[in-house]
Amino acid sequence: MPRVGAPTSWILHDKGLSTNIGWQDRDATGKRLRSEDRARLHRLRMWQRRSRTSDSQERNLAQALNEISKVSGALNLPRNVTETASVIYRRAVQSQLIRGRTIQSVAVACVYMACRQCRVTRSLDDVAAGADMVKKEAARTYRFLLRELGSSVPLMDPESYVSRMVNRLGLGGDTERLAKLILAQASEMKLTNGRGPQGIAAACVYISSQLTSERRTQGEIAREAQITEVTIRNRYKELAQRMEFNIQL
DNA sequence: AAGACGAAAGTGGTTGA
DNA sequence: TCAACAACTTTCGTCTT
Repeated sequence: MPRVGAPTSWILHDKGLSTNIGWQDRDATGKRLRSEDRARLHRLRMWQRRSRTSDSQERNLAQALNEISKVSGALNLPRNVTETASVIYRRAVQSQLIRGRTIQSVAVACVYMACRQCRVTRSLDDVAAGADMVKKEAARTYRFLLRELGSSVPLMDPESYVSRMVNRLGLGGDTERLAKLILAQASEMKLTNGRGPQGIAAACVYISSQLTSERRTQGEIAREAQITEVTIRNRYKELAQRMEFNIQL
């Protein structure tokens, strides 16, 4: 899609071209430009003309990209995620998907989708909270985008949740490895189907922490995983039933 | 006393008629 | 559009460490 070569950033709605570009092939001091620069200028003018023709769309985009970087900032997201989100939003605009949806909700959905694609672990709640909007709205828009854009978004695998939780809980490498081992077996047995990834991950971490010397309470883990103890217990019970013979290390 | 457990009722979202 | 349904939560009483 980029006909102007790789721009420095997709975040700026006009790609940093908000000043007017004169028609003369001279620089600020009146000197003639090298042909390479002239060609570049020419392409820049084309871009500017194109963006002027779709004024309302551009204003819309500017607002959305602003929203995206705001949310990204609130969540401390790395730059590439923000960039990805911006690209996704542009695609959404091109496919006329924002119609009937608020800019904000689409922006949030894009950020979330970008997180998934870049394998950055943020729950939908996290993202929605960062934009202080209700999860419900965000979820709906996200699903819609997912369907319409039909893009390949990797399923949120519990494994990344495991890593994050292990870190936040200050658990050691042994515990993490064991947790992932348990998780691997669990998903092999199809015990992860239709379950929330957080719940699965939390249960694995919990079991693992019990088996090693680094015990953590259900409450601690639940808080970290943003679920309740009850859910951990349910997952944990299911896992324990099916796996009791598999874990003896 | 804190943590783990589980029953029961409630919530919000999906699905399919 | 509505009802059934699954996953998850809330609440609360009881058992365990």
